[in-house]
Amino acid sequence: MDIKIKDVAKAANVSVATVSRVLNNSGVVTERTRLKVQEAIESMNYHPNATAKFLRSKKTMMIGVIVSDINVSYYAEIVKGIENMAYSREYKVIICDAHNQKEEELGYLELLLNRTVDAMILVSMTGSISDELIGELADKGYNIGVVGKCIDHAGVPCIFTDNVKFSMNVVHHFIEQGHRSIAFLSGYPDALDSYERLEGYMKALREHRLPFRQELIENGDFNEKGGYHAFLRLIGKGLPFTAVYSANDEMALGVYRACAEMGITIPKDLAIVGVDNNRISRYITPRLSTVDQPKYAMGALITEKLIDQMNENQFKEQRVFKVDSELLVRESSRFAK
Amino acid sequence: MDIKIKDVAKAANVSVATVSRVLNNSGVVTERTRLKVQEAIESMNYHPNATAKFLRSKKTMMIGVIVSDINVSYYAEIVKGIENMAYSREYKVIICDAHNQKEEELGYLELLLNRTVDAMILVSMTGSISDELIGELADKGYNIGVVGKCIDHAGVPCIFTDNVKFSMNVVHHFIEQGHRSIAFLSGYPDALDSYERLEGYMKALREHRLPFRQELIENGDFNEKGGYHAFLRLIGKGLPFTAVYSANDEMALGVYRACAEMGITIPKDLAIVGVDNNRISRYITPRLSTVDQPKYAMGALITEKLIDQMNENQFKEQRVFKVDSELLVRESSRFAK
DNA sequence: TTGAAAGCGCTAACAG
DNA sequence: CTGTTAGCGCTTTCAA
Repeated sequence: MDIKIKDVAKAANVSVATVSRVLNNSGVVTERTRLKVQEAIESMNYHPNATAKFLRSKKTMMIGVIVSDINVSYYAEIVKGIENMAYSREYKVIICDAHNQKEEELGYLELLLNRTVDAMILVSMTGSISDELIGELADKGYNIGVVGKCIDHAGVPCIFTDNVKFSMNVVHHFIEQGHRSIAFLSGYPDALDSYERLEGYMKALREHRLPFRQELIENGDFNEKGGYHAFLRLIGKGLPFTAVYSANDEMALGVYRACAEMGITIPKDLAIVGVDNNRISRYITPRLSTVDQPKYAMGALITEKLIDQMNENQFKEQRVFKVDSELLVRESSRFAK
Repeated sequence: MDIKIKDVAKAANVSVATVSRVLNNSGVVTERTRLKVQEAIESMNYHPNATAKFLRSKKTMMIGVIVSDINVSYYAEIVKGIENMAYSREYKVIICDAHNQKEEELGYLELLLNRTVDAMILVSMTGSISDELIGELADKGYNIGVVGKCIDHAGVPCIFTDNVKFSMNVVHHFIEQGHRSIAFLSGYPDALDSYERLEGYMKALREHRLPFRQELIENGDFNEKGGYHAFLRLIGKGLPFTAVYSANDEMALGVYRACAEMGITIPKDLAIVGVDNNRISRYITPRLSTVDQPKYAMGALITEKLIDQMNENQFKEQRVFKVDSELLVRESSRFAK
């Protein structure tokens, strides 16, 4: 059906090896021969079969990206960074959206094992893919990169931000603004991000010798709706608090909605800070204070490292990258009560 | 290095053909043999090499999606619909983001020609890939689907909404609210969507016997910034108008910003309607009236049709899908001046 | 019901 | 500098 390398070789009066050489710019070919071959390729409209090339060369130039939910803007931004860097290095990316199902995440690993992709980037913190598993795979020679946490295993590039640190900054900021009773809205409890942000929250309270009260903690799910309900439960307890640290912006949007319904004015009655610098945070009124993580850059960097490592066939000098996140103070937390 | 089908065959004391049969659930295999093979597969941790399978079976179970810019939420939503349907049919999707470069769009077509993907979905209206080219490729047996416009060629499933119709609805709505002088903010001029929305705008004016004034048209670029500047140019002309139809929500956000800077109050001083039902449109104050296109559903539907067509090896009964879009009237256009 | 063997289209030794 | 040829690992006739 399609025209193949053999046909081109025949037409150009050379061997398939020569055609392959000009296609891949490998080996040496006379300028005259090259021209002859290129002409044949052109005129016959030849497109080398990529699947045959994959098999033979043992490379697909594809990278898989496993995310738990591409609808979450945090993940989407990281993926954009990955995609762009991959593109500039001539790699394609396959999005593996787990639709929030842990089993799906594991299933996508098959693409790595069966050689559909040359490497896999994990951008998902649900823990369905354990550190041990990642380590084992890396030992077997599979290329894996991790965004959002640190894996203690040679050859696995990792990039993440310091959740504890920026969470402490958020609490410091609240305290500076005069708040003393600060609630914390967590994401789903088993997420590493939830845990570390809570840790930072507690640590900052301790530093300021402020009491930690379990009742001021509620679990959401990192979504608008979950934030809404979690906040309602918080209010329902009847405890006084004047500020809320929401583990991400999505949930903060839920808090905005609940406040609107209950006649609570932000920031006069309640100050709030989120995490992610979701685009909406800049457009909502009052603008939401938030923590900006360099999502795009993180995606780009991990991809670059992973590709370098694959091609240089040796571990990169630096394997673990901890990047800083910045607290953006906007109107939602600017005026102390 | 890796373990292959031959090894499994040896271990299970059968031929490779038999292993292949149990892997693919094809042919007939005794229950006893099947078990024996599956056990071997399991214990040896065998993962069939996908690239070899691709080559031999002439299928990759991958679909490419060419979008001009994945940052545009309209495209991103469509892609989500595509991804989900593809997933449910066991296809993977490769995002081909052209980063707004026309040449990149064309370049990605290579993935279709070189058999990296089984099909390609075009979600890009910049026109870099001509209708003629699409037709030719379809004739050669390549599987192509188009979102956002109608291609007049057998075997090319298309899905799109009626830009003219909903644009007329927008103008009707403005007129109902008492507006008589309505400006139009176009996207980039060569986009089909821009053209058709302008057409609807003009048609509605004509129906109501309202004059069409070229000076009330400005070109943006479908982005916030472009909308901002286009609106400033519009204002700069000094002509009176009380409503703006923005060809998409992004540009409308730019208008909001310009209005805020100039002390123009929406909707009291100026009514505005956008297109896309961008998520931000619901969170901004006042909430932006907009046209909701069933983006997700469009992506899902085209994917389903394309996959069906590929596998049934015949054209589907229905090839062209025109879906309706709904005008969502919110505060930005609710009160007549 | 199972096995042997012929490729899928390409790359990369190796030989000349 | 160019050509010959042996696979890459799998699926799929065809024969047994």
